Amino acid sequence: MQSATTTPEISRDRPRRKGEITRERILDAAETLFAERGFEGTTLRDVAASVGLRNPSLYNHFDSKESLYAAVLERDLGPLLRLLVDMVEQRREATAEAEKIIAAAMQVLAARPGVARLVQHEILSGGQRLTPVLRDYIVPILSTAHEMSEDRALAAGWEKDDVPLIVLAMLHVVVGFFTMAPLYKDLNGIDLLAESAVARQTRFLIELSERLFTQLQPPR
Amino acid sequence: MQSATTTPEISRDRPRRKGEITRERILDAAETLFAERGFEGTTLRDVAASVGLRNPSLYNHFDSKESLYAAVLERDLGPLLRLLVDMVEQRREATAEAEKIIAAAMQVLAARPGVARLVQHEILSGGQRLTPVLRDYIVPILSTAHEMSEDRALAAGWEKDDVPLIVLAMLHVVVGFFTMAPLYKDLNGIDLLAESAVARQTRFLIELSERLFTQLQPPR
Amino acid sequence: MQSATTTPEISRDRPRRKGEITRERILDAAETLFAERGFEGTTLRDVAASVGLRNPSLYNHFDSKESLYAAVLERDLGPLLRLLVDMVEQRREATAEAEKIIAAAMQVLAARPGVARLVQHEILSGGQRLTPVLRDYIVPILSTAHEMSEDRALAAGWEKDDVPLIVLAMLHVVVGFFTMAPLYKDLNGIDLLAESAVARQTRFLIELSERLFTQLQPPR
Amino acid sequence: MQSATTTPEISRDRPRRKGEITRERILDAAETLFAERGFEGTTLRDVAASVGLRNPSLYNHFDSKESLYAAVLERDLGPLLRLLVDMVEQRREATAEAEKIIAAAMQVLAARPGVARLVQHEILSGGQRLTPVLRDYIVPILSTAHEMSEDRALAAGWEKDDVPLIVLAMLHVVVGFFTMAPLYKDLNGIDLLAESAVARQTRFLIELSERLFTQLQPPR
DNA sequence: GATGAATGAGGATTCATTCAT
DNA sequence: AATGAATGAATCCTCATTCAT
Repeated sequence: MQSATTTPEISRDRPRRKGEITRERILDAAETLFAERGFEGTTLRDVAASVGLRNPSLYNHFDSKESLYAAVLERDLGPLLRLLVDMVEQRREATAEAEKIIAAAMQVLAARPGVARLVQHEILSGGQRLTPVLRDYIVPILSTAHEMSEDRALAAGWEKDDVPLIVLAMLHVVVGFFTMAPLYKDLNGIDLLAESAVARQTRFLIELSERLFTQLQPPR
Repeated sequence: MQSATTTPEISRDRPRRKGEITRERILDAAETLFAERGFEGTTLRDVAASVGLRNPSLYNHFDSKESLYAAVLERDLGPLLRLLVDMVEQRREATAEAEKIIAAAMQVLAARPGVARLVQHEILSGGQRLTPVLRDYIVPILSTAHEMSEDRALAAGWEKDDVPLIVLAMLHVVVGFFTMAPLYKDLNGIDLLAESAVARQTRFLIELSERLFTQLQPPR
Repeated sequence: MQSATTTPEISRDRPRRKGEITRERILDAAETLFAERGFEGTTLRDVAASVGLRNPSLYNHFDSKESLYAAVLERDLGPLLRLLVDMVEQRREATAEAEKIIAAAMQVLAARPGVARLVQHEILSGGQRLTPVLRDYIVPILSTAHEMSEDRALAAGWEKDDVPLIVLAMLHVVVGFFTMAPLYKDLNGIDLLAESAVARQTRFLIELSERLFTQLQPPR
Repeated sequence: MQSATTTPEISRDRPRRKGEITRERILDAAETLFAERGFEGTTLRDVAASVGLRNPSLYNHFDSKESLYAAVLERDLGPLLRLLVDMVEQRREATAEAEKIIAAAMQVLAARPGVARLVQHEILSGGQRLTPVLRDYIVPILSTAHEMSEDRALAAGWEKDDVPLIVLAMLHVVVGFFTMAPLYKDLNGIDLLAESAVARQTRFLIELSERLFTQLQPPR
């Protein structure tokens, strides 16, 4: 039998044991519910129920509600954040990279519709929950994004102190898109999570980025 | 001195009776806590404690937790939304109006730092709580904003289907700024709610608006 | 002896001061509600509301909920019990008296439809509330009734130990009639409290009494 | 081991699992307390305490206080009412049946001393709680009893409109006996629930029935 | 690995009661 | 005499968590 901690190199993509499948299904359900209702608004009973389990069975897989929440964040945010860190660290031609980063981020976020909303919940709570995950990554990411953007931003006519605002703005436009999706569907009947809508938003973001980083023509 | 029952014309801006003062203080405390922790994460005991009351005393002023929440939304969102509706209805020169709306919205939101976060909580929850307040206003506002923006957006080179994305983007940049403020301060020590920061963000938003609604130079 | 609050000698039948009128209206409302819902099921707010007052105003007239309950019992039961005691003490020709007692009791109970139900509540609670009123009277009444009935009962063919059962039976038929009235109306649409129904029940009770106290023909 | 779904044929009369035993003990305790104090006067804490549990544990067995109350009524009233319905439906010689019904009812009521008092509480509350149980049965029972009694009553010299009063009277004498038992013991030290007392009351009821349904001799 | 049962902590809400006005 | 406001105590109920099975 394999050890639990030392993951074998093969078969990384598919969980093996029934227990791991269950664990994954719990994480899925938890992601959905935490994203919808936040940490306090989500009950373990509901999580369990949407996996077809009873409340206490979750404790065979996670130590506590907080630990489950952390696991969701780790599973969902981890890849996204690592992706961003990686891309950001390898930046060479910033221009090209910005588009790539936007596209990659949109792709990851669209694949797991709860992630952006989880991030938003974290932001709203001031990250006070237990988010070493978020805190560990967000500062370097934002500051690298800041560095990456600075030259282009200045060249585009922004002041130096505007640069963080540009970064935040991009972040909010990206995250807000997914955050708003359910309400938008409810109000307008349009599903922002549909593939075409996500594609359009990706193009929109790239265009937006271009407009932010291009010197405006002086108005005649 | 005036009689108690016949409210004098003056002093409309200041609550008269002790009970009204308390009520207002409860609303203030509730706004802060609901904004920080959301509806489920906020306990009436905490609300009461921040006003120096015991739990049951709140029921002398509000019928239930939900009713308190609704009262907060009404008090805080109401003016903002009505402001937007008003401005939007009187639009003539869209250009000038866009700047005015941005400036006015930023001013209102900065005055009540919880409002934007309450909105964000509502958006996250899908507006499922009890928010006729929000739902009654947000659709007309968004659609009017859409109409207002359409001509300029098309002139600026956007496709028709991009227009709603532009509107949402502006919304998220505005709301996200306040949403992020506490975490940002926590992470970077910079207070986005400081007057100067708000002023800069306002300028930033106007510049952003301009960039969104101006035809980019064709790349050489 | 003079009244406690310096009651003038005249106009004994009608309360004089506004305060006393209110007090009486509170007692009326309390009688109704206590009769319907029992002591625990009745809230002072409801009592106050049905008099058009707010909760705390009751304390200008009664010291506590228990004290209000006691006052209701005293006002309502007192006359009934004293009536019974009086009649019972002056019994001479038992036969005639039985009819008179039945008629008088029915008349008093019909006049205040809550009284019988209050008694029933007391009986159900084991008289554990605070009912010195009831306890002070019921034992002598029952035992006198017992004495009164004994001779006739024995003559009618009952055993000695049956006598208390006869007394209890009469009590329950009388009280139960009023106890059942609202439900009966609800179920059958017939109002047992209507004058004619009460009259019939009175005749029924007298006939019943007669049948209980008459020697049955030996079955052939 | 037997399968879980296919309940073994034996041991149907005794609860199997620990949980069912607890459930039964909760019902017992609840019956006693509801009978003593009524619905509002009974607290779940007290119910739990009489079973040696803490308050929230009750919710592992019942959904709510009302649901517990309903379960008590169903368990206790159900058999009694069904018994009555059955007997009443098979009536042939009304005479014999009346005695049988009385005896059977007394036996059932004596076995569960709370039942009669629960019925009395229901009657007092106008059956307004949630008593479909009672309402579903009481009307057909009363009306069948009415039919059963009518011929004999008329033969015994009653008027037609007296018949329902006879039925009610019998009901109240039966129920009232148990209702009164605790207070009677408290006042007189005599336990009406003792076997001999119940037997005497049963004989008394049969005699009473006979006297009600026999033509009185014209007084000489 | 799953669950029935139990529970401490807490949470919204009600209620009788008090007090200043 | 009436009431707005405040509150301690209690009530029903939920929830995360534990444990024996």
